[in-house]
Amino acid sequence: MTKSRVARLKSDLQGELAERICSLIRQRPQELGERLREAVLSRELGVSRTPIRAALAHLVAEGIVEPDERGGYNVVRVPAIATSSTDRDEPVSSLYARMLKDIIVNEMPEPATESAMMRRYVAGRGEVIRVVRRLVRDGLAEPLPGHGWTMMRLDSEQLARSYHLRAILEPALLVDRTYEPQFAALERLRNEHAIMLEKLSPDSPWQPLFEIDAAFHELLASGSGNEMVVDIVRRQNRLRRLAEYVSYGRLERIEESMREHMAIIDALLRDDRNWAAAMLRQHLSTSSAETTQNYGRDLEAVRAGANPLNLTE
Amino acid sequence: MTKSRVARLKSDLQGELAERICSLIRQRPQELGERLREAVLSRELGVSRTPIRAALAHLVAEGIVEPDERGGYNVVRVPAIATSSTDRDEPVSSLYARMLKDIIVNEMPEPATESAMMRRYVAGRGEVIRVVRRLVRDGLAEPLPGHGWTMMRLDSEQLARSYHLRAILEPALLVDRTYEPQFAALERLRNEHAIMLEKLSPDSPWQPLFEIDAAFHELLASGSGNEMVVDIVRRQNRLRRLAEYVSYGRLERIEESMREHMAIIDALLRDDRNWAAAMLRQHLSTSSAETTQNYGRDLEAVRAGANPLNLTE
DNA sequence: TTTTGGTTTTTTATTGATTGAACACCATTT
DNA sequence: AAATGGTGTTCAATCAATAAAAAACCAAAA
Repeated sequence: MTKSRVARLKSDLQGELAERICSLIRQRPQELGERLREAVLSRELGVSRTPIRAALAHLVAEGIVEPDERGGYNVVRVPAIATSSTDRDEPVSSLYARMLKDIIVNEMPEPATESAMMRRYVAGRGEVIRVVRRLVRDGLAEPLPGHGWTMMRLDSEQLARSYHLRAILEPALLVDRTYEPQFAALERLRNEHAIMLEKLSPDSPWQPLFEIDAAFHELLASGSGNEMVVDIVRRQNRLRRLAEYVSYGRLERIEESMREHMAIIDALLRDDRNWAAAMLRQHLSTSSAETTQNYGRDLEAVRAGANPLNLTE
Repeated sequence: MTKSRVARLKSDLQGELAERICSLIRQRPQELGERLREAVLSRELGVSRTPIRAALAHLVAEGIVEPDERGGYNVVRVPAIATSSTDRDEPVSSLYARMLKDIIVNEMPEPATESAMMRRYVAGRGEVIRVVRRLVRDGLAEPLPGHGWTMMRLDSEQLARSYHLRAILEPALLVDRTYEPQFAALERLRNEHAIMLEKLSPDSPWQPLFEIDAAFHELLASGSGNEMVVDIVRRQNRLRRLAEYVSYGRLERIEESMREHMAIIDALLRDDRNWAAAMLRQHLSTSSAETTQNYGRDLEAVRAGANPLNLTE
């Protein structure tokens, strides 16, 4: 990570925006000629121009865009997907990563008081609070009555529960009367699957694979037209991602899983929702078994100190 | 609410504990003879003895318990259910109530910045932050990127979505392979329904009715053995409660609804889960129609300034 | 006219000191 | 022995002052 030396970002927001701009560029690389304009970005991303400007300055320093003399910014090169995560929920902070590790390997003191964490991680109170708040948002921590916090167990049983919930909810969505598949988006996603499958190799990074999996399930959920439902699926996806820090999937299973996604999409595209639901149920069940098992095994190994976590920090 | 004059509580925690102790007393009034002991309560409620002591002192001042000379506290009278809510999520703070009102009637400035709220409600920054944090926890507010917060819309459409989610999820739980009805608890709850029905009258307070409804759905969910699922149902219940501030149900529908609950419990008790699920689906659908319609109508009226909210403050 | 650059204003984050509450231990009582 | 009562310690919420960042505004240039 040399990036942080290239340009000093003043806040999380600016970093986030830089990532999201990269992600926008990546999403429509064909429009390389089109200039990026501050005002448009600011409107699109829902913030004022000031932080956008900082983010763009950062991207200029990184050599991804450069200012056009007629105004606006030209894209110089498409940023690599591996360098920067699309998702702002990535553990950007090293403290978050360290605490996450301790939660995963179950070495967090219980109850976890602020000051205990300040001592353990040699961090300021502010930083600790900020990270803990994010853990709460991610459903990984809860305030205890009185003092301190309690952290969620992150064992294979919890993971199984998450899959169980999804196995109940998601197929039920598809067969609901009011479900409306997002045909256009489904077709696009199917293509991405095909492309991804094509270039799948033993050393593919897992982030893009995870992203496409998450996108698939979120897209299915969004067909319910119910924002609350989408929220739940998104939450479960976040949890699922944490498992990746401990345990990658087997290549064959990943491949199989993506084919299952495609089959489900195909069924939806021809409006065979019952069949899609059945396959989805099967898909989740298989994934659950595989993931849970891998996770349990690798978690044991990690806890025994055998191998490090896949935390990119 | 003369209560707050009886004894000064020093913190939210103490008030919470007082409520929970009342709730414990209510749950086993038969053991009136049994003394309450600080150490036991402290263990049971997961806090140290200090706040328990304050809570008990408060209850003494209220005349609900009194210290026994042999040590411990005797229950003098069983606290009324209407006076104190079992649930610590009650809008204890008047600011919470006022903000809730503005959210409901859609008069919250958008985006809601801290300082704007400080001005609007003539409150200190600390208080505003505290309340907003709770709104976030309740799923009613979200931080915006940059400055400010956005509040959830609380119209009948949102309510319908919530019911929709429940109508999909809850019946699906019951027919899941791994579902295990909580027979003992179901039976108890069935009794409470019977009692409640007995003394149901046009001027029954809505809180106990709401509590029993929430307890029913939570109990059903808990049969899944999945804490995440229970969490979701609890969340939806919280949302549902807010609707009560705008709109009470019709007495006939409440009665009907409770009979439906009992029928569903009966089906579960004889392990006829498919039938229970079918009835549950029907129950939720009927309730959704009724509640949504009432809510929409009354919300209009409230927004037009016609009648006040049912906020007990 | 549209777009960026600079500047001011508003809003929020941070910090350090202080207070108040919860915890844990020990004393005291029955 | 099993309670509660009291005391010192630890912990975190609060407040006010300051710093920093985002928003809003205005000006200048293409």
